[in-house]
Amino acid sequence: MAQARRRVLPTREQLRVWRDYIETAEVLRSLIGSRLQADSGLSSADYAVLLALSEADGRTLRSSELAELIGWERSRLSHHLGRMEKRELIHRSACAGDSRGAEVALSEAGATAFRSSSVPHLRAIREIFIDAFSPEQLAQIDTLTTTLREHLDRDARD
Amino acid sequence: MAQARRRVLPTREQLRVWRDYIETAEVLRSLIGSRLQADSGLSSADYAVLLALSEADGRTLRSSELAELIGWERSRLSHHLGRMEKRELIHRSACAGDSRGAEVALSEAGATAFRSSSVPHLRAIREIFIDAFSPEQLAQIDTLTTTLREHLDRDARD
DNA sequence: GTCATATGATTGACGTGTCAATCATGGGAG
DNA sequence: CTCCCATGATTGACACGTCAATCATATGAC
Repeated sequence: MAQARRRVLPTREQLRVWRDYIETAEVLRSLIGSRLQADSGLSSADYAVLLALSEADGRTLRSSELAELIGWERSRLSHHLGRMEKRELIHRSACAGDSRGAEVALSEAGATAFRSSSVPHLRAIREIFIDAFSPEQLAQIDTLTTTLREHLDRDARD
Repeated sequence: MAQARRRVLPTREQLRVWRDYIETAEVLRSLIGSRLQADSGLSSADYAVLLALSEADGRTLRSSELAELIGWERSRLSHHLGRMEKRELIHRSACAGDSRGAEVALSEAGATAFRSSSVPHLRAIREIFIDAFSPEQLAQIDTLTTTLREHLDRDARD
């Protein structure tokens, strides 16, 4: 028997699942983001930067290390740090030992903002995401996400 | 026996699942988006607009109907239509019957761009998303997404 | 008919993200 | 030592999204 030719295009049903998935993730991102904004005046991007810095030695990181830690492109980080510096959440200084580098440090204001945002943010994640599922369902999410992530990594490599 | 006090903050493990979920969805969105851009010069936003218009009667919609169909805020749509009009993918005209309104019509160039983008885009969705899963897994995704979506809708209402 | 308000749509300001170009310094080959 | 190139970081141009303000037309109350 001839092997069935591989279906090239998704079925209507598969497409619906795709759209639901991507739209729901988007709604989720936006809900969590506006909660964070309302609770503390920080964006999710701000939060990621502040979290990484607040866990760092001396609350300071090389710009490139920070980018690596939070998985951002250099230029994105550079733009965002500019905006955060204007708001005095962080400050940048020359890097001892490598004059090309920049050191990014958490400011007092930044540390305070992060501290006061953290608990409400985590609570929002629980309410909005975690509470939607039973423990078994959350485990399923985990498995499926991992499966997808591995597929994507494989896909992105070529 | 006293009822267990409800856990306020997510556990480390729950937080990891959350982060994996949201980051993976983001990677996915970005991969599909750049494939579409590379294949056809359209963004995902362009694609949504062109899809709705190409399915509409006379390839034309009221601006407000279009916004409703694709679930966008009016102002977002207005800005985006401005950009698409500059690229001549669509054109806008006064609306017969209600002088406040605007009619948005697919241009020839827009129709052509959409046609040539469609198959590669659907193929990308299959390769990047659908192919990651077995049919059973895809059904699980569907169930979990629906569960989450209902939770979010409930949550957003108050 | 006139006025208040609702509706359809656009605009401006601003935060955000990407890409390509740029700039300065570091560091090895010769 | 000099030259070349790799590396760290920034910049500018532009696409995109949100919010609040605005503008014109429609419509119902009177």
